Amino acid sequence: MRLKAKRANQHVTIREVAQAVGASVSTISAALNNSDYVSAKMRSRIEGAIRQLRYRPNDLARGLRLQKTHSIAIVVPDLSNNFYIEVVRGAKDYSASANYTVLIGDSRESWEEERNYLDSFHRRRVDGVLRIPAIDALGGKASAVLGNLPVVYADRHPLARDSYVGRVGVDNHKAADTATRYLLSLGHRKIAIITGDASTGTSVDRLHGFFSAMRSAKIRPDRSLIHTGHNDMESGHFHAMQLLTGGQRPTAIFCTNNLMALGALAAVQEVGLACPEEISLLGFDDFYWATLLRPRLTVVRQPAREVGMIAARMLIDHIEGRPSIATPALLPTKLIVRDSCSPPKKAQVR
Amino acid sequence: MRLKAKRANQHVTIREVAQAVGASVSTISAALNNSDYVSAKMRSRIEGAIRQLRYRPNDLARGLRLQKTHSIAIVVPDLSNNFYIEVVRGAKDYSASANYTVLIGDSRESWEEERNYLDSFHRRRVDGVLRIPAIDALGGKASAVLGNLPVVYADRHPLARDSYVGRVGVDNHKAADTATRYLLSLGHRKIAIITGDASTGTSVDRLHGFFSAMRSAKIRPDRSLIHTGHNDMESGHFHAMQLLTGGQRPTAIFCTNNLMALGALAAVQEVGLACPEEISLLGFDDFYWATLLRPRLTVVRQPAREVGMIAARMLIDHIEGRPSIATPALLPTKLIVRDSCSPPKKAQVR
DNA sequence: TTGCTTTCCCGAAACGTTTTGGTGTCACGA
DNA sequence: TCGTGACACCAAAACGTTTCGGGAAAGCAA
Repeated sequence: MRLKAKRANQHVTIREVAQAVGASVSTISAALNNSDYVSAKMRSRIEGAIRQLRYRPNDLARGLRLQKTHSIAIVVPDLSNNFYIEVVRGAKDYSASANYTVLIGDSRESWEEERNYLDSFHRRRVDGVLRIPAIDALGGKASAVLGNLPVVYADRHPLARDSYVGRVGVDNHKAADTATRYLLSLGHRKIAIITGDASTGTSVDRLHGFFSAMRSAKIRPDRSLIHTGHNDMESGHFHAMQLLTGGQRPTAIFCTNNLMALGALAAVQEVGLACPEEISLLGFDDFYWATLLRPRLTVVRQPAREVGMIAARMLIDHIEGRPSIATPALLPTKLIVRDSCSPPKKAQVR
Repeated sequence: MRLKAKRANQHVTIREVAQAVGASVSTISAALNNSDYVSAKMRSRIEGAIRQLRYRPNDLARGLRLQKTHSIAIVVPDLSNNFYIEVVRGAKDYSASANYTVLIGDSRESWEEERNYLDSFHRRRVDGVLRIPAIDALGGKASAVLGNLPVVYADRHPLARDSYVGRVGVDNHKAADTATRYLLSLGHRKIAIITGDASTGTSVDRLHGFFSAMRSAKIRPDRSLIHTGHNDMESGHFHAMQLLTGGQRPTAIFCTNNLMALGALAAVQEVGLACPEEISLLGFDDFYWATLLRPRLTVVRQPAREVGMIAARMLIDHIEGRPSIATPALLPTKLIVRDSCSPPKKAQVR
């Protein structure tokens, strides 16, 4: 009849399943959410019909009725940065184990893009958002588009007092402190740092860790050796070039982000300096292909996967009204010593 | 009253907007989809209320009613491979310009994972799927979970006769042919190839391109120099090790995938051979950090972004019932000559 | 005045689920 | 025989939209 013709190549609904087995819609639903009373015989007939008709529940209708989608969103600033991929995968794996699906957004370090994603996810009525904000996203804006959706921050976190239910990252202060102390222990005194944008707590913490290590060695850091980049390769390259070709060339450069470390390495290669003999390089975050580089980069490794997992756990615990682990959760980092750092050449140490 | 209390911290609905401006729900809807007759005054009052109440339309309800979500899904085999990120970004950018959102899936080369994603996207009622199948996903399976959702394949495509509305990639035969001819022109005769799984048309085409170039040089390829890997670094490393330490060491290795090229490079470094002097290496796909490697890799570059854009265009054209460009769309590749290939040492050429 | 457009708005149905509050049947004990 | 649970199922309402068929009011021509 008409109705049948109308949905010729449309999706099959629960109603058609009901018709096929001669039962009511509510019985099918009960069988699907295997609850309530439904006899074994009926259940198997229903399962048969479902298989035969290739029925797939409509999550739009389900979410609408349930006022819950069993899904969370994660938006990261740069999918081409492997660190974030690992965070995403950690979040995905934990979520899957908790029966949540995750929607992925890639803001490319642009608040504009990020806002679009957040808005889109909000309209899709995800149950919560896991956010690594873009650097140009100043605090407080997210709640304007997300309403009172629960948010947990991973890796970066806003300085402004935006409301969120949790935050997970690494102990950035300690990580930078340890890394800097390592350079100091090699004999470096003129140590430069290329750090990220000062609007994220992450960068600020790393910078402070650097300062604290320098202070402990009674060195007052030279302001010209402190550069603020944009967490991408170009800006790492740019600032390293400034440092390497300026009058006050440092003996070591500490980059607080993996892409900037790569940019710095490119600059070193371009200027033709020997690394680590003439310039030591210390980076952040490991790559799966980091050992292919020459020299192999010494880096501070963050447990990216765990950050994603813990963040997802915090978020989902909150969504389900369960108490969760303490926030902020600060995970430990590890200094991976490879070939890009060595003691400075004698001539360089006054 | 009760209703109000119930939705204390829930989402605001179109009904509440209607109440706020003293209009009917249908009028708000008309204003939102700026169509029909709605007076300028009413429109501005509605806009005011929407802003004030922070109303966000519910895309679940919208999609349910419209039987259309204005979204597509893209599932790729490995998000940590930059090639796919570029494809995703291309697809995303085109889709955004056509007012579609895109949902991203990362199958990690596992059909199991891919099926989960496809199923989840299907239940979300995306309007179409852009698929780069996992290598262990044999043909024909996708339609079982996707029903008659339109699918377009990008990059890889199944050999089995699965139904799809389009396919876009590069001219793999020609790309491999050109690359191989380049090695031949340098004087190589013992050329090895590490190719991808034979179940994808892509790998088969590349292998055939290799054969055709070899044939044109009247060389019958040595079977022991033909290896089939898994498109990841480990397998590139493994097969390169076999080739480099075996009795029949080639003078050049052609890897038909970027990750396998990296693995091969690692193997070369490990064995301690000089590249390109003792062994030439030719890869597929470019990385943004490819120039940081030593030697800098010579590769076949694919227009990844364009692949994503064209694929999205094909899919969306189909969804909207528009005629689209011819399928399969085969885009040109480009050989990027850098430092990893050189003429073989005299001693090696018998 | 009447009749006819045009303009602006509204009520209700529908999309595909889940859930609530039933109803009918059967077995069983009194 | 009746009452009472236990069991198996069902009808209808609700979730938040869009769209369809009106319909009131106003303007205008006759």
